Amino acid sequence: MSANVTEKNFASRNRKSQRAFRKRQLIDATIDCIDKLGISQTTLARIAERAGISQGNVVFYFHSKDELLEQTLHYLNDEYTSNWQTALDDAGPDPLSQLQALIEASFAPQVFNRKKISVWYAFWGESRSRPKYMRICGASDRAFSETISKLCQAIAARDGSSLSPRTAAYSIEGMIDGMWQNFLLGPTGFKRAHAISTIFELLGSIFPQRRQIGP
Amino acid sequence: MSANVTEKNFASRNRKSQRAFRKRQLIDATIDCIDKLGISQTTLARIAERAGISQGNVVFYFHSKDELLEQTLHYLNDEYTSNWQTALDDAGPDPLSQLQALIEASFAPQVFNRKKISVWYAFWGESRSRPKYMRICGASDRAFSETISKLCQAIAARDGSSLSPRTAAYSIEGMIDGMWQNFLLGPTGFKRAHAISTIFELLGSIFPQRRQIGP
DNA sequence: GTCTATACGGTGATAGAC
DNA sequence: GTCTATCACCGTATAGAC
Repeated sequence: MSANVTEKNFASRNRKSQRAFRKRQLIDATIDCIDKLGISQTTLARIAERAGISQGNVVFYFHSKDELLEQTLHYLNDEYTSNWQTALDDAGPDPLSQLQALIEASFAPQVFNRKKISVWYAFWGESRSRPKYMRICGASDRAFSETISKLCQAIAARDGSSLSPRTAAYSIEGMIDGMWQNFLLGPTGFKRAHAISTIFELLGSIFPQRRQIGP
Repeated sequence: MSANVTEKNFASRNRKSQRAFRKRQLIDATIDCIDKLGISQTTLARIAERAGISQGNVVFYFHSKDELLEQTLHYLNDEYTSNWQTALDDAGPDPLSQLQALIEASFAPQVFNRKKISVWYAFWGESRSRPKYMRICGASDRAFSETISKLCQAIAARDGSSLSPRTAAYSIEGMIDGMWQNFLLGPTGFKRAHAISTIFELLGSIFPQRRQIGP
C-alpha cells in the first residue's frame, strides 16, 4: 500500500486549509485501510503508510487512533447525510419526486460503492461495543427514516396506498438496506440502475395511482 | 468478563464429545467477545478468560486465532442455515406457507438477537479483506435467496402478484435485512412480532389474492 | 488436556531534532 | 508541521511441566 493522494498546490494552501487537507487525507487513508485490511488489522502505521506521511504526524493531527476512527465515521455520516439532503432539496415540491430522489441518492456512486459500504459495516459491527459510534450515526439515521415516513404519508394521503405508510416506509428503507448488503456480499454482477428500477417497481406497487415520473 | 458456561457432567463425557464441547464453549466465548468488545478488541486472552480456560488451551483446540474466527463464522452460518431449512421442511407443501415460515424463521430468537446480529455485521465488515469469510457464508446465502425466489415464482404463478417474482423476492429479502439492521442500530423498542407482521403486510400487498393464513 | 512461562513481533503513543 | 527514534505494553503463538 503506497501513497496515492495528490499533493499538488500543496505549498500554496494557508494553514487552516492545509490542516483540513491533511485530516481529510488521513480519513481517506483510514477508509482505504478498513476496506482493504478490515478494522481489526487497521493500524496507525498502515494508515500513515497509505497516506504517505509519518505515523507520528498522524497522532499530531488526531491525538489518538480512537479519535481518528471516530472522525472517519463522522465524515462518512456527514457525506451520507448531505448526499440525501441535497437530493431532497433539489427534488422540488412533489412528495413522490422527493421520495424517488431519496432512493436514487441512496445509490449515488459517492456513497454506494463497495469500499464505503464495507467500512459502514465495519463500524456497525463495532457499534455495540462503542456507544459513541451509535450516537454519531443515530441522529441522522433517524432523520432519514422520518423523512421517508413523512413522504409515504403524504403520498398515501394524496394518491392512496396498498400499504400503511409505516409499512411502506419500512419496505422502502428495507429494500435500500438490502441492496446495500447484497452489493457488499452478493455476486459481482450487481448494477446500480437495476437496484433503482427494482425499488421503483416496488414503489409502483405500493402507490398504484402515482403518475409515472422516473425511469 | 468471567466464565459462565456450566461444566456439569463434564467428567462423564467421552473424548470426542468433550472435544466438541470445548470447541463450542470457545466459539460461544468468541461470539460474546465480538459482541461486547468489537472484533478489533477481541483477543485470545479475553476469549480464554470469558470461556474460563487458559489461553494456551485455546490454541490447542483451534491452532490459531484465525481458525477460531473462521470456525465461529462457520458455526453462525450453520445455525442460521439449519434454522430456515428446518422451518421450510416443517411448513408443508403450500408455497405461501413456506414463504411465511421462512420469514418467521428469520426472526427466531436464536438467530434474531442483538448479540448474533452484531457478530454478523463484524464479520461482514471484515469480509472484503478476508475472502474466506465471504466464501463461508456465500453458498448458503445464495441458497436462501434462491429459495425465496422460487417460492415467489410459485405463488405468483398460482395466485398472481403485483410485482415480478424477482422484485417480490428482493423486497422480502430486503425487508428482512432491513429489519435486522434496524434492530441492531435503531431504537430499543423493536419488537419481533411487529417485524413479522409488517413483512406479512407487505406480502399481502404483493400477493393480494392469497388466502389469509398466518398473522 | 491443561496449565504457566515466555519468545518475539507489532502497536499506540511520546520525545525531541529539524 | 514533520520526521525519526524509542518506549512500554499487548498480541499471538510456542515450549515444556504436570
